[in-house]
Amino acid sequence: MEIPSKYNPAEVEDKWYKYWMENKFFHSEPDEREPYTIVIPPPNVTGVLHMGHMLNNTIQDILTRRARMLGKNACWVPGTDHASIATEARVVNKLKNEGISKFDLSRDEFLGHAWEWTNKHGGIILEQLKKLGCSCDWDRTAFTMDEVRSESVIKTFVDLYDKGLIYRGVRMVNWDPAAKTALSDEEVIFREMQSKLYYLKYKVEEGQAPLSPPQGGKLNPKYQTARNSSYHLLKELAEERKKQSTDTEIILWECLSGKKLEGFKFRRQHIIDEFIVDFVCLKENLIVEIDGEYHNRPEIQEADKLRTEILESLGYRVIRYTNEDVSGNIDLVLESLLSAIQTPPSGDGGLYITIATTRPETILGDTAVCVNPNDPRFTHLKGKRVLVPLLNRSIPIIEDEYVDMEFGTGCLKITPSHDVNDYEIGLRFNLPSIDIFNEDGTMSEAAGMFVGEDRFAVREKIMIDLEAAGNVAKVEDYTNKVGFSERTHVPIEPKLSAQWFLKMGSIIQPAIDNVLDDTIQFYPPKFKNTYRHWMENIKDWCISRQLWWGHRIPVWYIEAPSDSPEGGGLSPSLGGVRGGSFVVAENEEKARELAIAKHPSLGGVRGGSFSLHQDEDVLDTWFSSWLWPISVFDGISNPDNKEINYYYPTNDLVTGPDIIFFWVARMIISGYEYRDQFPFKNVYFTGMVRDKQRRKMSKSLGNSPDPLDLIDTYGADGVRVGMLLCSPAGGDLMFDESLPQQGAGFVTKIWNSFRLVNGWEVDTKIPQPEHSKLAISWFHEKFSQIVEQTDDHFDKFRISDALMNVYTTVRDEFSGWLLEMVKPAYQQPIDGKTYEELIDIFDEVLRFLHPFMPFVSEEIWQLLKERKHGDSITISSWPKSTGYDETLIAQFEDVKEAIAGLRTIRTKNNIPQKDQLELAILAGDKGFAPEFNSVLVKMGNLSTLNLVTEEVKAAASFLVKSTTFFVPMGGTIDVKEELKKLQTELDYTKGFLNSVIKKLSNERFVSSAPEAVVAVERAKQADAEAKIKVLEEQIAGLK
RNA sequence: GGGCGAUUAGCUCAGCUGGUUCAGAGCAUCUGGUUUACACCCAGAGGGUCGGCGGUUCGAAUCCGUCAUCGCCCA
Repeated sequence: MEIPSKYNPAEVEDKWYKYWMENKFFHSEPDEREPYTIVIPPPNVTGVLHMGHMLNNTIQDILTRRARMLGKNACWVPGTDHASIATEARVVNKLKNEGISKFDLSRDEFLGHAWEWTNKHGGIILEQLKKLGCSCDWDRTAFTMDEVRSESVIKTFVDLYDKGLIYRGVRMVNWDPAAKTALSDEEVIFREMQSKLYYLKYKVEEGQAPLSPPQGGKLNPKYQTARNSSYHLLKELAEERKKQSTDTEIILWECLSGKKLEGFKFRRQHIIDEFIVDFVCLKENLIVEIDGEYHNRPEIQEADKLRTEILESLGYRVIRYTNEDVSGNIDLVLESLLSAIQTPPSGDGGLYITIATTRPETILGDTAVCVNPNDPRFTHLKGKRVLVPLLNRSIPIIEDEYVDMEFGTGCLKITPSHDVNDYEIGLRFNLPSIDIFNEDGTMSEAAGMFVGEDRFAVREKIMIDLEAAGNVAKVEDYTNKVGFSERTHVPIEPKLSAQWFLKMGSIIQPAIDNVLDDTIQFYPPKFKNTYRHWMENIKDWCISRQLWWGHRIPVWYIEAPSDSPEGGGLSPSLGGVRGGSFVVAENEEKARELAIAKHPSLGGVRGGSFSLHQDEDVLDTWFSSWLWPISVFDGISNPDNKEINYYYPTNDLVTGPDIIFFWVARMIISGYEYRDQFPFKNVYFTGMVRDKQRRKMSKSLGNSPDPLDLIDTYGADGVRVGMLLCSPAGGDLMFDESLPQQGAGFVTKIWNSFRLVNGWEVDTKIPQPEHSKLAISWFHEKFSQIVEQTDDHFDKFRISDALMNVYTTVRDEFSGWLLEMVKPAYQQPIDGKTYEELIDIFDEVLRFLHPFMPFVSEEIWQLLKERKHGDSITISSWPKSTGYDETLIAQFEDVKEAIAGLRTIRTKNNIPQKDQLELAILAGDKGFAPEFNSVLVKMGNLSTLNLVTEEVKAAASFLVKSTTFFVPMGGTIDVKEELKKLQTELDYTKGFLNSVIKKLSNERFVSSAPEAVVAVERAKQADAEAKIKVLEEQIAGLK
């Protein structure tokens, strides 16, 4: 047969994948064999194959293919999940581009579009996995929203509700104002943000102020600066400053002096006490300062703060603007100044309490101010009330140890509707909750101001009003972490809302215990810690989402006519939360029965005169995927079916550590809840695929290659090898195109090995040469050893080490040594026995390669021997280790070393390989095994091989252990060079011997170290002494 | 702020319950080599105070303490 000199991956890969599919090699049915099961981490229907999938699925395929070859009934179940939020967003967007708004559609119409989209795009990623060579059982492809899976999800919800584990609660949830839905804690990403910390002054309510303020401030304006000793100096400085006014100062001064603020006279660069202030309205005791950028520096901020405090103690109000404020919108500045002037000044007798917040707009929802009861600064305020700025709503000052006395001012505003901690304090103190936001993040009616405006716009606006009203003490730069929606990337709004929750109490215990005791094993094991920590601090799982795409919550609200005897109590609305009576059932019919059973008055003569309304929300997508290992075998609805009993529990799960909580933990929980058994025995966490600069691969950075392009360029085998060569468990993979390139190079290497063997002419009449016989028996031993090591790597999930073994074995032991040894002379035939044995070895090597490189191994395997139709390497067997002769392997390593020594001599002396060499061997007690002489002759291209008893003069030489090899060089030997080489080695060996002797002469070592260790040291000593003797003799011989 | 983990060759990482399977692999670098399967190759070589400092021990990359830097998770 004509073998192409170039391997063509695209053609070969298509051909064999098609063949595998036609023959259903990947399909599994329960039988008497041991099952090996993997369920795929279902990719989103919105997704396309990315580098992470490539890595993850390559590993799964390797595990599956090897298990199949180990004779197990391998079943890798593929599928996709419906990705509630992502898909709905995608569909909403698509409709928007078509000019259709989601809210113009009925729920059913919208779902029609969503299904259409899913049917069109949802399978793309699975087709891509086929290109990669994935050996999934495609007949089992599942989808989280198909019939079986949906039924499982609904059934589970009903069951957990009936067990009392699901409840509806008004809770603080993570609200995504863009998607208008609640998110679970895991869907919120915290990011560090440069924001501001606003210090706001709340006025203590009139009539309650104590007689003297706590910090002893002087409240009457003082204007006696002329008496100041440094007055004249200051005045000079002020004049100087006037000349150096900044642009913004000039702009503002033009407005102020130009009587834009009618009736209020301002002065500039005026001296008050020891300060030169930018502007002052003496009549109103109002100071205006314009701060340049350098005021952001901490030391300046500190100084400003002190300065403001002193000025305030003198009875002035200080308003600060930045250059940007003035240059940006001078009208706003003037407006706020005017309102400041018109608002009664804060200094005269009023007592203020200052709080710090990053979100000033939320003050509209404040219902208390809280201080630490142990904080002496606030004892005088106990039992007092303060006024919310702008609204002047009276709220209490409460005391709770939750408040951190160190942080901010030690005084905390409480907004129960919009902060989790505040909410809990609110519960303790029975505070009202004022929800100031609408679902989309705009201000609600309850806010009382800015109604309908966006939360971030309001933050800016309210600060201007607060400044004007004199409620701003200061503003500091501040770094805090802000939660963002993983899906829509907008900041999360903590919001009170009615949601469905799954209790995470007793249900999680088996999931904790069985991971901690290694019943379920994590690779790498460090993730156990992370897992335990999370599980021990777990909160109830918010499982409802305010979306349409997903499993609709099977809760039915009973809507009875108002004249029903229970009518009032059944009304569906209660404080904005759908309330009243409800039932939980798999479908409306059952719900109706339940409703009547629950409220008998609804039955009988009145039967049917009530209606049911299903909850509008859907379930969290993870509430489907947490059942995945069970539901793909229909183990929820039919818990005793043949398949679930056979395939469950699955063996291995391969996934990324980023979804350890979302998914892995929850599958373990559901596994124990519904099967009383772990869902998988091992969890292998892959690393993150990053680019060369360690950046995460992402669409927005554009640093991710298209996996399909890679496969086109390098072939699937090449890409698979490339991905894995450098990917330890849990460790990140720095992807670079040189990796698949190396993989493709390896494919070519194997291909060329095949071409070599295939090209030999076979002559069955020639006897097998000794060196070929030796080479083949050595390879059997060596290969057996390597298979054992590789199996061990697999057992420990060190997949990249296993691949490295395969890689170096094929390149070095097989191609580099075995083939070179049995290779016949140019254009000579090979003997029949060697050829036959070699073909069997090649077959075994290909099977060893197959899980990693399924395509090229199949192609060569099929060409290697006559195969029956329907046969495939896919269903052949994985090589078995049958034990090995360590002595033989070690002896052969010495032979390799000797051959390397000969090669070095050739290189150094410019002797081409085709010129024959003479070799003389002075055998020591180690380093030489005469039975391999034929190999030495062949590989060294020797004309003679003699054993000698003394040094050979005028020869190049090298040592293997204590054996010396001589290649007589006639007169061409460079004695000086040779001596130098020998001397270097002698020096090194002497130094080594010294260190050993030193160790052995240490009495404490000899007495306390184990005997075996001491014996090893003595052997080292003997070896070194022998070597020194040989070297010294050789040196003497040369001299 | 709390927890977890890491730090070994230029890069990415192995190195198990301390002792010749202890300083290693792949890549990269350098040197030499193309009529005889493969330059997508072959033969060689160089390269590390095992993050710093202490301690335990006859003996530490390995165990303990501490500091430094980085990463991840959680608040």
